[in-house]
Order: sequence, then C-alpha cells, then structure tokens
Amino acid sequence: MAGVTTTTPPPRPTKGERTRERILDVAFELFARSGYHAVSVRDIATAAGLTHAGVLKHFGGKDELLLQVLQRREEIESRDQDAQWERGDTFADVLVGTVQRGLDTPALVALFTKISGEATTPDHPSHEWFAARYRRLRAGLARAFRTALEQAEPVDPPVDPELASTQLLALLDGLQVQRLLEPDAVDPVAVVTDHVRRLGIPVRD
Amino acid sequence: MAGVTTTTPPPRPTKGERTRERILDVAFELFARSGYHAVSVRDIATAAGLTHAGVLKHFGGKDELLLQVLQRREEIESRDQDAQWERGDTFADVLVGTVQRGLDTPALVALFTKISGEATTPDHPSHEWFAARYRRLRAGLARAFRTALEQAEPVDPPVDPELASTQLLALLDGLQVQRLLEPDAVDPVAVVTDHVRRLGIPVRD
DNA sequence: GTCTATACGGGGATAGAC
DNA sequence: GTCTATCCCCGTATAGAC
Repeated sequence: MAGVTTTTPPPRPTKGERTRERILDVAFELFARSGYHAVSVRDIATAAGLTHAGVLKHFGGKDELLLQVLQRREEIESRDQDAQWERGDTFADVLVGTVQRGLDTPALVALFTKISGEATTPDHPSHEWFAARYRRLRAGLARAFRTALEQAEPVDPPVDPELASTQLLALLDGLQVQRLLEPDAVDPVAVVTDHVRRLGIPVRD
Repeated sequence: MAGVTTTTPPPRPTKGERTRERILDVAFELFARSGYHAVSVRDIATAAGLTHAGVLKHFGGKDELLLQVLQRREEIESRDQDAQWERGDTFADVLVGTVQRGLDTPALVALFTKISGEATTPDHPSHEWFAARYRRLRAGLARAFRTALEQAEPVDPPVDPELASTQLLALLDGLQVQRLLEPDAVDPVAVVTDHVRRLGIPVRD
C-alpha cells in the first residue's frame, strides 16, 4: 500500500528536532506518572540525557512544554478516532475502540486524568487548554450522538444530545480515576456499553 | 430543640485545639484551591497566622495534614447523607441532595476532585486513602441500589447494582471536572437525574 | 504553644563558555 | 546545541529560645 497517498516525504529530522522529540517523549512519561507540579524540568532533562538548561532552550518554559505534550497526544488520539470513522465504524464502535485503546495505553489515560484534575485550578498552565478541549469534545460528541440516534431505538425519556455528551464524557473520565486507583475494580468497557445501550444505541458484544 | 439528644456537652476547646482547627480550615481551603503538591506548609502557616514550624508541631508532616483534612471533610459529608436517610428520604432524594450540596460547597468538591486526580499516582500520600474510599463508596452505593431497585420499574437490560455504583460514582466525579473548568457548561442535577431515571428509579422534579 | 534561626535539597530561569 | 555556573526563591524539617 506504500505510495497510495503521495504526500511530501518527511525530510530527515535534524539533530535538534530529534532531541526535541525525545524531550517530549520523556516529559509525557513523567507528567503522566506524577502530574505537572510534582515533576521538575530537571527530572525531564535527566531522563532525556541532557541538562535542565538544555531543555529550556527547546521550550520556553515548563508550562509550554506541558502544553506541547498535551497537544501532541491529543492529535494522536484524534487520528486513531478519525481512522475509525473513515473505515465506516459506527458511533458505538468508535466509542468502544476509544475505551479499549485507553486500556492499552495507560500512560496516555493517566496523563489526561491527572493533568485535567490539576487544571481545574484557574491559574494552572493548562486550565484554558482543557476548558477548550471539553468544549470541543462536547460539541463533536453531540453531533455524533445526533447521527447515531437517528438509527437508534427511541427511548423514554428521549435523549438530549447535549446532555448526553456531557454525561458520557463525565462517565469516561470518572471511570479512569477509579481504574487508576485500583485497576481490577472496574470494567470500563462493560460500564460504557451498559450506559449507551440504555440510550437506545446498539453495541456489538 | 436543644437538649433532645443529651450527649456529653463539648468541653471548652483549649487554645491548642482551636489553633489546630484553624490550621485544618485553612489547609482545606488551600488544598481545595490548588491541590496538594502546589501548596506548601509555609503557605498554610501564613494563612493560619503562625509560622511553618508551628504547623508542624500540630501535625507530623504535610502528608498527615492532608489525610486529616480529607477525613474531616468526608465525615461532614457522611453526616449530611445520614441525616437524609434518617429523615426517610429516598435513594433519589439523597443523591440529588448530595449533588446540590456540592453546588453550594464548591471548595469541598474541588478538594476531592483535585486530590483524587493527584492520588492516582501510587506514591501519593492519599493514594491508599482514596482507593479505600472508593471501595467503601461502591459497596454502600451498591446496597442502596439494591434497595431502591426493589421499588423501581424493571428496565432492560436489568440493572447490576455493582456496575451501577461504579458507573454513578464515575459520572459524579467526571461531572465535577467539567464543572470546575467551566461552571456554566454543565447542569449536574439534570445529568444525574437523567441517568438514574434510565435505571428505572423515579426522581422528583 | 509559638517563635526565630537555620539546615539542606530542589525548584525555575538566565548568562555566558565551549 | 549543549554545557557549567549561578541566581534567588521555595520545599520540608529540626533545634532551641521565649
């Protein structure tokens, strides 16, 4: 399948670009493990094999580094979801797929769960980023709900797509807290499947 | 109504006890506002009107202080819920009451939301406390569900009390994240009411 | 019971050498 | 592009004065 979509081939990354990637990778791991405040630029620098001054040459400060880590991971997750839509998957397929990818990538889940909690503080460096993220996710999810509900069994009371999207996002987030605290206490697929079925949306077993 | 339940009258608190209470109060406010890692013992001491050495005389360390703040607030919330049960309130009444109390006490909600996120890290000082808390809450909620479902309309698929308790807790927690990020974006009572109604449990308007 | 003084490690950030 | 050196503030914790 190589060459089917002919875009510009990626130019060989410079040394600086490769270092930058490495920094983003280790920053991701450390922020995911311990959150933002508990991790220092020095920790990240050491894990990436350079000094703390070196890291700050690549990123303006610790706050910018966090934002770029978040943005990068968000784009990866979006790509996976888009791939499912383009493949013709249903709403329920994409939802279950997202939950299952979360089970396979605990660090990514931990990153968003921990940092979003910290970010509820108004002066946290990612507060605005998360507020915007939820606005975007709610809007996209509400659209997906509207489409999915056209084919769904009508239920009583009828489903309000806006309320349902807030509700589903809350459920997904809250599940992760319990799961990270005690992995075996929770079956996320079962919980989410049960929830959307009660909205009249069929889910494959 | 004073004196209806005659228990030992509280002895006049010593100066040390009053200072202790004051420290717990300001620690609660600061932890709720900024989380655990972002707050220092010096911050707490200053806000309580003494030095950081003074605070550490009353509590063994920052971690113990956090645990006592959490425990104290948990007991307050439990008392409010117990009062509702003893008054004869239904499951739905207690649930909606809890959500509404949360709207009136944003600091309390912020405390549990922020700290539980941080506490998903295994070596966080309150990691075990939160894991135990969720075990307890899930068990209690599952019992309440079983009772409430006896009087409820049967639904399809039937409600599994264990799954439903994990699900409801997750929903409540996740809602708070969205609400703290953007208070007007979410109507917690509507979301929770909608959810439990779909489980066949009637809720007053 | 609370203070001052102090210890020591760690935090983010910057200047300037190589 | 990365380093070393340094700044200054903040972190938790303790000893001992008042």
